[in-house]
Amino acid sequence: MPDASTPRSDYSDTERQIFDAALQVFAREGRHGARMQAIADAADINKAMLHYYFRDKKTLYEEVFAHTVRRFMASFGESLEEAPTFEETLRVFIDGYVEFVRSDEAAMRLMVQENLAGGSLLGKHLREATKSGEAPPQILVDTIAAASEAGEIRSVDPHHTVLSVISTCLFFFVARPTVEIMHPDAAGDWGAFVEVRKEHLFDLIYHGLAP
Amino acid sequence: MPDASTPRSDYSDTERQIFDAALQVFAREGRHGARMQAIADAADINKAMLHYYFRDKKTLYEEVFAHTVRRFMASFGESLEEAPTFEETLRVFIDGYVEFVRSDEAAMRLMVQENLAGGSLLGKHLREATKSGEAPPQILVDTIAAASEAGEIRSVDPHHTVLSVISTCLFFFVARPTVEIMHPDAAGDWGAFVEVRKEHLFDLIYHGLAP
DNA sequence: GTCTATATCTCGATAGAC
DNA sequence: GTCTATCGAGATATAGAC
Repeated sequence: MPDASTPRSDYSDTERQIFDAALQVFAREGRHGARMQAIADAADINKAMLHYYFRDKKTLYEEVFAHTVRRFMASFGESLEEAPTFEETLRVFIDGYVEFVRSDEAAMRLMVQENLAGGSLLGKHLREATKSGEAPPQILVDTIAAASEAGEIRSVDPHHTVLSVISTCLFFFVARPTVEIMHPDAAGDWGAFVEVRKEHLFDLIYHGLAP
Repeated sequence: MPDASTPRSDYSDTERQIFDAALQVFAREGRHGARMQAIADAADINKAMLHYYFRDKKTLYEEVFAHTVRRFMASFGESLEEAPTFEETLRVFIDGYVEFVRSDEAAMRLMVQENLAGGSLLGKHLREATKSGEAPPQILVDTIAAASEAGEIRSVDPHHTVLSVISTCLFFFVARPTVEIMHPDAAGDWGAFVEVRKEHLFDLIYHGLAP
């Protein structure tokens, strides 16, 4: 049983190759739209090998999805750092969380795919991924609630606020092809666009919460 | 050729039945994951009829997608109303746009699906849908830019601001299954949750833009 | 226009040689 | 562990009766 904090540590090189390829294809095409042949091609491996290492498509998908949920949940906690002011905490979180998504856009796409498809696997895996220790998203909610009580920010609903922060950090990745069509500069240099966007997001949300 | 402002007006009842069913299934399962049998079942017709009215799966998908893009683009303009203050304009837009998405979540899912899959159809249809008259999203950008210059709001990048507004209005629908798991109240009464959320979004963004 | 039956093909999965 | 060949289910698409 793989450890949540060190995902895929018990995987061989070949298994990891398959895993990474499967994540990419499932993320683009969805659970049912993905083709085993496409995964094999992306992993630069024979199609029969997929079934040797992972029994079947369903098993492969659930394995990939389970790891992805864990990583996604953990990223909340990892992006939150102790900081003297709420301003600094917010800035660091936005930076850390956006960087996490940028470093693994496929993981984000897979999460969204599952949501679009109805999220039947979400309940089980989300509960499992959050019950170890405090739930990471809850930490963020608590942070906002504390800042609100301390008078550092306006009195706001912390749950809705966290959802808004996550929305703005994630959505431009979700709709990246559309953004690249509509935003002249995003198409040219995505990395630079992301940097500008982080600044904008902090600015908008910080002012939105200021007393 | 169907008119953008009155989509599907040239469709027979049967065609519309198929169209609506196809939208639902494509939105959930994706372009390739969708099954023609599932669409036929949802439309409560025979599978052979799908091929009688729409030649094949690819044609059906592109037809549905083209209409969806048009509707989505048009919704920007429809949600924008002349209002004496920017505050009122923003409130009306958030309300209108969220209501549009709520009224047709499948359309939103289809757009996101296409983005996740790489958006190969987006360029063509997006250009086509925006070139008739001014591009609707541009109107919103101009509105923000004007308010910014008039001193009604802070000096902000209008493109990034519009993207942020859209992000917050859309994302909680995209991730609805996750939201329903994490938000206690969303699971119980989604409609009430959406109402509360509209208030929160206006509040957050309005303060975020206030001088 | 509608339905049944069926042709054709794609895909997931396995068998078996090496 | 790896590969080729292939089976069989299930999917798209069509033929043809009504």
